[in-house]
Amino acid sequence: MALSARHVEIFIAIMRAGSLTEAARQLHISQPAVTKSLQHAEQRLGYPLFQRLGGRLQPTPEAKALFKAAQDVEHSLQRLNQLGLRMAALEHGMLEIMAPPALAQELLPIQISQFQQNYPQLQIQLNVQQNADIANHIAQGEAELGIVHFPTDAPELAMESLGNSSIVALIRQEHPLASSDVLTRDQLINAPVIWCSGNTWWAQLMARELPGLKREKCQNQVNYFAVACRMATQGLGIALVDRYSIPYLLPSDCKVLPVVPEIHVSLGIIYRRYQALSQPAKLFIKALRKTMFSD
Amino acid sequence: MALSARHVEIFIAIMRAGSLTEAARQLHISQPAVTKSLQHAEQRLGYPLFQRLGGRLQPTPEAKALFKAAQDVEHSLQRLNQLGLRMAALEHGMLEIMAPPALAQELLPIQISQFQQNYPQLQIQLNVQQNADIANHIAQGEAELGIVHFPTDAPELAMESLGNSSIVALIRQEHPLASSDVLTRDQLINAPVIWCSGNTWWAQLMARELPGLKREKCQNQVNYFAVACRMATQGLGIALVDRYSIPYLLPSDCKVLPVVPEIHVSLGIIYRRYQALSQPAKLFIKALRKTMFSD
DNA sequence: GGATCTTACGTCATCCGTAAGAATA
DNA sequence: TATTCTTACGGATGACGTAAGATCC
Repeated sequence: MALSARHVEIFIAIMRAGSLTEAARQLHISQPAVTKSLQHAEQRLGYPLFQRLGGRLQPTPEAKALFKAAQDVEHSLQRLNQLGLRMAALEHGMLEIMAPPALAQELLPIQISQFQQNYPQLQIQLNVQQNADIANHIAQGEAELGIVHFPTDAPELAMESLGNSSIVALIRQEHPLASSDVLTRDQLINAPVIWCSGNTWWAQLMARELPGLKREKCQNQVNYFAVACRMATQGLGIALVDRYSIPYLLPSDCKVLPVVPEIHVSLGIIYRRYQALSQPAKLFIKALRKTMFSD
Repeated sequence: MALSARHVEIFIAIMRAGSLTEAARQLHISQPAVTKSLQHAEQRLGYPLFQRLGGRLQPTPEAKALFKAAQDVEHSLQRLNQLGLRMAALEHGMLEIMAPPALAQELLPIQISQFQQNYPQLQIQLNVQQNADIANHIAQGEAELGIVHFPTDAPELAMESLGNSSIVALIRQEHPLASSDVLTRDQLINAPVIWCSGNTWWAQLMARELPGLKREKCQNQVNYFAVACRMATQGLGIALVDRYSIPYLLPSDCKVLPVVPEIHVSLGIIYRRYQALSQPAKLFIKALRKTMFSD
């Protein structure tokens, strides 16, 4: 018959306290309960752990030998439970996020800093990949969460909407089109739009929503939203980007104008469907949805 | 709230088996019991350990992280209980015996070999010290058991009798005194006895039991019984030694004669009174008493 | 229908506390 | 007498099993 963890716990307390009475005090149980547990343990082992001598206890050599092993048990259980608690409080764990450059540069640092204020010990890994590659990487387990535009629908992946974003225009104030408070789609078609990237969602979106806008007519072409915005602030044209990709700090001589009718962009979060989400991931999604749906 | 060892045990079984049903089978408990334990564990932790997905379980990242720590708990408990069992079977442990040369050379090898047949894995340390020093060494914890003649009565030490031995005479057959079957005390007083040692129990015993025998009259003097016996077999005199100190193998031209009236020698075992005996020590004492009282 | 997990309910073991007893200093 | 361990008894928690229900393939 084997000893239980409770036997071990009580045995250790007796060894440390040196008496049943004191051990009981430290364990917050009655002294007869300690007697019983010890007797039970000794009966299971088949030999005494303590010599009863004049109302006092003297550990046998066997008890001394078992004590070290018992402490190992105690420590391993403590480590397990400490880890369990730390993970509950998100003091231990890793939040792996993969996002395209634009979101990794503007949206996520803000979201992450907010999230990390609540869980200051949580490790966070933010991995930048091209939007089109993220689904594959997530499917291969390289990160737990992917934040994407136009989420793909691979069967391996689950997708949750983070609400609809929209395209806004970043433009210098001196530009003639900057005089109004909004920009119409028609105005944009012949405006000096900075063309973003080749075969990403942006080009598809433009083809659908602004079919009159042709790549050939755009003087400046880049493949990063951040660069497009930077070019716009230098007066090199109008950047048409997701509103979450607008730089946090803009020069005062720049404006951000909404487009009418609005051009919607789906923002979504993807993860492996058959892989349970970690606690940090769940909470981060929750936090993301809350802030993004509320504004 | 912390997880119990039982929670850990069941959690590990689920992780290994991959399903509650199979885990229950391996644990020899019902499947609902496994469900309950898992639910309880998850409730205590505050987060799920498995994702229920189409009737199957998928471990969460938290479960995977806890699994390693859980295995540590399992292993440490296994080690503890294995050690406990091994000590019960005397497969682990050390029997430390201290004895004077004569007993260490003749009596104890026989006793130990007999004892070790029952407990072939038990480690045994046989330490030789002069009889007069053994009590001190035992009191200082240098060995657990001391086998001595004329046991001392230090308050720190407990003493148990191993029965009475007696002095016998080792003598060559051609010696005139060897013609009878016994030797009387009177015969010995003027015989060529080999004087053993200076201030040990032997000299005290002789002074009491054979007061006529004087050291000055003895031609040959040694301080080891074994040497005395060897000298006797070479015809250098009569060795008067404890019967347990007679060599196991004797030349055929030698005889061992009892002394009449018998000269008793107390043989005893000593150990620290306030230090509980180890299981091997207890059993060795028991075995010693049994064989020594039975012959 | 066969597999799995979950819920419900009753039983039993065991762990614990209170109270009294025994031994020791 | 004060302290400690042991024994005895009774209660409550909890772990388990059986049976039935829900869900998925």
